Amino acid sequence: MGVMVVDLLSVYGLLLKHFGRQKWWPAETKFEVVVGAILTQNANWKNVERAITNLKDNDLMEPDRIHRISEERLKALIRPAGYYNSKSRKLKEFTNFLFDNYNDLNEFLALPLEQLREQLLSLWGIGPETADSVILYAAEKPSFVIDAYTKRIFSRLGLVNEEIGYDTLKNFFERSIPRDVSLYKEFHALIVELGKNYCKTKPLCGACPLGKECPEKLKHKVFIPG
DNA sequence: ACCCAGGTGGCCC
DNA sequence: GGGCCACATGGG
Repeated sequence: MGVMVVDLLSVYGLLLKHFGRQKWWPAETKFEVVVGAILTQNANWKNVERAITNLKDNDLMEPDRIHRISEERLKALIRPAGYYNSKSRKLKEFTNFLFDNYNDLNEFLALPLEQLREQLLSLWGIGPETADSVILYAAEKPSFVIDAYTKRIFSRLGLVNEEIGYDTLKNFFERSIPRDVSLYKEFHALIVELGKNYCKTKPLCGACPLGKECPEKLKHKVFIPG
C-alpha cells in the first residue's frame, strides 16, 4: 500500500502551468537581492518595495554606500519595511562583514556554497531563509529556500509533518528534485505566489488557484512510493 | 479592531 | 533544545 503523498515535481508542474514563470528575484543587482532578503523578513513585499525605492532614489543601493551612511539615516529610509531598528543593524552588520573580509560582494558570493552558507549564517540577523535566498538568487548556487508558505503548503499536502524543521524540509526538497538553480529559483517563487494569493490562514481548498487540481485534492490523486 | 506579511534573535526553563 | 516573545509598518 502506497502512502498518499504528492510528487514535488508534479506540484511544480501544476504551479508553473497555472502561474507561469515568475522570474525571481525581482531585483536589478545582486546587492539588491541581499537588501531585499533582509528587508522582507516577516514583512509584506509591497512595504519592502517602498524601502528599496527610497534607497534607490538616494543612490544608496550599493554596498559601500550602505556601509558609509549613518544608521539613523538608514533607519529613516527603510522604515516602511518595518522592524527598521533591527533591519538597519542587519544591513550594517552585513556590509561591515563584507568589507572587513572581502573586496566586494562578488568576491564573497564566489565562495563555495557550503562556505558561503556558513558565513552568512554566522552573521547577526541572517537566518536560514535569508541565507538561502542570498545563495540562490544572488550567488546563484543551488540552495533551496524554505519559507512559511513552503512549510504550510507541503505539510497540508500530507508530504511532511507540520512541525518539520527548516533544514529537514530543505533537504527533503533537495533530495526530491534535480539540483538545478533555475528550478530552485522558479519553484520557490511559485510556492510564494501560491501562498500569497490563496493560502493565508485557511487550509488549501476549492479557492486554490489550481482549481480542480487544488493541492488539497491533488493529494488524493497523486502517489509516490511510500 | 483585529490579523497578517517571502524571519530572526533573545530569553526562559 | 524547545516554547514564547519582541520587533514595526501598511493593507485587508
